[in-house]
Amino acid sequence: MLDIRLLAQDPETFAARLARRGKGIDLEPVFALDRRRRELIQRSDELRHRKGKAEEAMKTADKKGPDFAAFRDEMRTVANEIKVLEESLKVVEAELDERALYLPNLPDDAVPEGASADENPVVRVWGEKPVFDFEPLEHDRLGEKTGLLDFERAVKITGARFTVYRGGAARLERALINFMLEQHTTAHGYTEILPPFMVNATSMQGTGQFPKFREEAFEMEKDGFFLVPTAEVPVTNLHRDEILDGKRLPVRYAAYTPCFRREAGSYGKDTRGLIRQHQFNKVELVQFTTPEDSARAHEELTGHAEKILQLLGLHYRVVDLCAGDLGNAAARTYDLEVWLPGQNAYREISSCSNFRDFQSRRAAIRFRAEAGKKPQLVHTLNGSGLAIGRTVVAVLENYQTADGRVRIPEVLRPFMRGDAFIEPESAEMI
RNA sequence: GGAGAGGUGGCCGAGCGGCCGAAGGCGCUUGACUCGAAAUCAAGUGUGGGGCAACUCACCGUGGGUUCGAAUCCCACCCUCUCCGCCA
Repeated sequence: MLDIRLLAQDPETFAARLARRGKGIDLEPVFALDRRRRELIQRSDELRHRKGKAEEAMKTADKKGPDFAAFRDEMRTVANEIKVLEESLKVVEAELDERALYLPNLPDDAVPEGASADENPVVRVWGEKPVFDFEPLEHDRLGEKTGLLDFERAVKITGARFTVYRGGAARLERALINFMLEQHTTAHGYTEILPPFMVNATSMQGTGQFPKFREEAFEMEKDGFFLVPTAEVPVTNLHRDEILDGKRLPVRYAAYTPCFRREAGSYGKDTRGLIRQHQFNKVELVQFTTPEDSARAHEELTGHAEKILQLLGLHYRVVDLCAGDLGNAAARTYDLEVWLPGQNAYREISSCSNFRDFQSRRAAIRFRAEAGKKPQLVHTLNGSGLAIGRTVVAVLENYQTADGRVRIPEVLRPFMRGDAFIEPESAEMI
């Protein structure tokens, strides 16, 4: 959410900065509602003040006298007036909230111009494309052939966009989760969190999923809970409605959760394989920082995600999302795109964003720089470190061998019984 | 699921329908004392909104209601705890 008061002070600048996202956003209704809101507050406060004074006098007045009755009747009227004003205020505030919650974040000044993903500049490239002396398979083809991934039976037991992992693939998924968490919690200094996998609507609003992207969430209608679309939601909301001690910042959390997304509107996109699933695993990094520190923390956090790819020996590039491609809540985002030789393409495997105070204003996450000072909003950041399913895709495609096996990257071997290869499943079980 | 108890400021904890934004304690900040520290003493110490400001308004789990007036009374909901039942 944006600061309506700041917005009202300098509408032109805000409108211009929002316009960089490429969609016309009319701020005038928001300003009008805000003006109306102030007006109602002033009028009802004035009445309340008058009423308070009167009541003070009534406390000591003779309760049986005629003056008291007259006073009482007058105050009854005033109380009703206040009630009417309050009801109008409630309506105005609800509409203002509604509109304000839909406004996207301001892109950071550093965000490059551009209308779509095609215009995202590549800021750096790590490693090189592996060379094969055979035609590398796409991971889904490889997974089916070796019996490591079973898409058909997943459709039977659940439906489209779910996958059953078997044997070495299941072990690889589990190993990646452990490897990433270990790396982040030791070398990178994050505290491990294992949050609930379901959250309430307030949490979803705090991080910006609601109200705009409600369609994307799996809902437990009976209980009012939602399956987490990312660990960002429970972990960022950990400190909702809290005032953190400034000395504690930056706070860094790493969390594994499965992620559940309806993928509404993406029919026909990435229908094969593990790339786009209704349920996938992810290790997420979340940071809470001071406003001064968030740009630095963003670079750092991105580096932590990159480190995982480097340790796995996977070639990737980093792109700086242009204004037109930036997510709704983000002020700045770097995407990590891993090379997939089977698909002959770079695919997003991590998205690292600085939300500045967009989420913290919604979720009321503040800090106090020093005792006695006013609380101020923290900056929140997060990034995948990494998406596990897509990392499995990358390992399968990059480390496949001519004889249908998959070489295991050195760093994963301690998590995989010390094996050097993932072997195909026995043919009779497939 | 059944029975009961309870939700008050950073924490603990009081609170006859008006004198309660809220006693007291702890914690914290500042000052005094001290070579310094501890102890002691004194003062201060919630959040948000409106207003250039003086100032003013709201907030005692949430939402309604009664009343001139609600932290205090009534209703609904949420949450926590205890016991019983069920259960990985």
